[in-house]
Amino acid sequence: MNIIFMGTPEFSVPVLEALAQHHHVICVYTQPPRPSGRGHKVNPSPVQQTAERLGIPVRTPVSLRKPDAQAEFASLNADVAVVCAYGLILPQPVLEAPKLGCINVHASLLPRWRGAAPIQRAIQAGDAESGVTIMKMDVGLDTGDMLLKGACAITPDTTAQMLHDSLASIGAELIIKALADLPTPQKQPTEGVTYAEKIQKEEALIDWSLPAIQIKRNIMAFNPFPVAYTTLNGERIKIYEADVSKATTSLPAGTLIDDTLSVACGDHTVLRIRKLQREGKRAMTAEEFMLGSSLKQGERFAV
RNA sequence: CGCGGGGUAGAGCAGUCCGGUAGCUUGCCAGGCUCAUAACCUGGAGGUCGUGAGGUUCAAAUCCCACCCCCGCAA
Repeated sequence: MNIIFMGTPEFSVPVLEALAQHHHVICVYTQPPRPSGRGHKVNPSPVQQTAERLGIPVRTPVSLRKPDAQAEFASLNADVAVVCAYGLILPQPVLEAPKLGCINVHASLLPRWRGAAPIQRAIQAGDAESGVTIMKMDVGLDTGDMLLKGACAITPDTTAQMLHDSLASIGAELIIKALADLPTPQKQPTEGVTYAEKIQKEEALIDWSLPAIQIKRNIMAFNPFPVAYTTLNGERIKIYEADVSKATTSLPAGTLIDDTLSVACGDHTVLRIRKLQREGKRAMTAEEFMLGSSLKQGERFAV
């Protein structure tokens, strides 16, 4: 099949690679290179880098709302467009241009977690499982009819990175299967719809008054991005991993209750920090951190 | 030229402002003590202080210059 692929971040790369292996990817759409990283260097998206490595033509329109962009898209005469974390809304004319329409690879078990950040929201919510849904796109936000689903477990120690990687590989597998079998589309259930709001950076600031279990979920959900953090004397400290402790405390939220980085949280619960990072320093385990740190129990993180 | 922090024993840090024989915690090795323990005691090995047979100096981890690498913010 002649396929147009539309995607941008790391998550879409395995899907693109699988498609390139099994089909003819005639063109890749991705977000334009933007100044990013230290020094404001302009970097192409992971998908663009992959496409260039595979020798596939790349297009990076800023929008698909303009008629000429849509005409260009239609002129490719694709059999199908596979969309995976592209980052642009596809207008009706684009959705209808390919013979088989546009098929989306979404990182959740729809209709749960429609929207931008399904991976992180699932972890934050304490879901026991996640998955990938392949669906036929329509004008709604992740509301199209479903073709295939694949599930995957979430444990208390699953980080967004881990789930991201698992789902990306499941997605790559499923899209190939979906294109081969072309299953009959099924309507999404009307029950169980939730929306995964885009992650705001402010959410990564730890609120120590929450119960330890919720703080831990947030930490796992925000690892590796944007990474949960707290502040101590004005310095930002990122927290990558933590465990809920069996201990309880009556100390105020945010207080270090021992010298092994156990922190008082809401409802008298305690969170034990496992991996953290100071500004300008690399990430390290709590043990390593304490060896050269003057932090003592009784000190308190900003709430 | 976006802003900023850092590169000192295997690991984590202090020392750098106010140049003068390199220190702390831990780990490692050896020995001791103990029913036992992330226990304790004693001794020991381990460092071209990111690079440049660079500059200044009687003397540079420390001051100056250039370069390399890591990281936080921002995007």
